[in-house]
Amino acid sequence: MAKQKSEGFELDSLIGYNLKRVYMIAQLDFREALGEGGLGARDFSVLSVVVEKPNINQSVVARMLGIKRSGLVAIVDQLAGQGFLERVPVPGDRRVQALKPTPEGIAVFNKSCAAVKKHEEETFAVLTEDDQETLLALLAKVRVQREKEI
Amino acid sequence: MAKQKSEGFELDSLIGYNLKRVYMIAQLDFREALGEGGLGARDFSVLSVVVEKPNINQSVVARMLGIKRSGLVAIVDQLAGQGFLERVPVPGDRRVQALKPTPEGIAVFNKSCAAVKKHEEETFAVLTEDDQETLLALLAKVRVQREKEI
DNA sequence: TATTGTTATACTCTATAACTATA
DNA sequence: TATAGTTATAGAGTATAACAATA
Repeated sequence: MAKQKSEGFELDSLIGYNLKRVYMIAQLDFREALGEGGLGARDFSVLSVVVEKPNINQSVVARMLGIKRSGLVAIVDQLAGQGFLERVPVPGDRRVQALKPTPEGIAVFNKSCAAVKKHEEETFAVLTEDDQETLLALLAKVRVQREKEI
Repeated sequence: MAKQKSEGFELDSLIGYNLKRVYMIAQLDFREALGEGGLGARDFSVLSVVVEKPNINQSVVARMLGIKRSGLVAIVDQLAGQGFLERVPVPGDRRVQALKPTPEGIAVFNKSCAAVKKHEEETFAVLTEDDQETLLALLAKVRVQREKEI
């Protein structure tokens, strides 16, 4: 009769599981930090790209953020509806709509940046500055490796 | 006239954003590693707790995994439907249903453990063993701090 | 043929609120 | 009253597949 007992196994010893739990914490913190009616994490990420690279188009934004073109539509709709960016036609290629931040969009983004920075500090306050840099570097390393494969 | 230009800002410099991207990568990898019809990450986590602590009840599992009691019901339904665990009445408190893994459940869990281990190795293959341990420790530190607050 | 933006649709995971049966 | 389990519902966030307009 086979022994029906598992090897000692701990969920907490999996990087992936800890990643999930910390991601959930960070997500929740982000919402709280930006407040009711503040930018959501997705909207913030899209707006940040548009502010940094005005006249970028949706396909490129989607590729940069690792999401699908189809998923980006609702986000851009929302940001445009709030008056934070505009879709402007591009002479020379009538398929493309360039994304341009409005002055309000830039202002909201800059204000949100401060809140996000504060949020990051608080969420990872238990880590020293060095540890925070290490964490960032390790995560970035995994990302870079993987995104290179695609 | 105010200068409508953002301060140089990089999404990639945020721990939270990198966390999100790596979480997405890990999630995808997990699915691929466990294959069609294999355990999902949630089911795996619940089954692991039930295998390690037989006769645990749902409320405790939910607390341990950081999800709501209500959210756990569907997961337990699924695992029970697959014959991987059973709800058994607890003498002395008729509100409670203890969760007991079946022999099949234990077998599937042990088989899945091997696949999960392989998945972790591959997903974080770009990091040295030391770096993997560091990453795990840093994530765990953030978790512990936060879960203590609740 | 390939690409941009779009719509429709579905799936995963989580949350809130209210219920029931117990305690 | 408080707790365990449950149901119903909604909300993020993602994906796939197909389409129209354009290249």
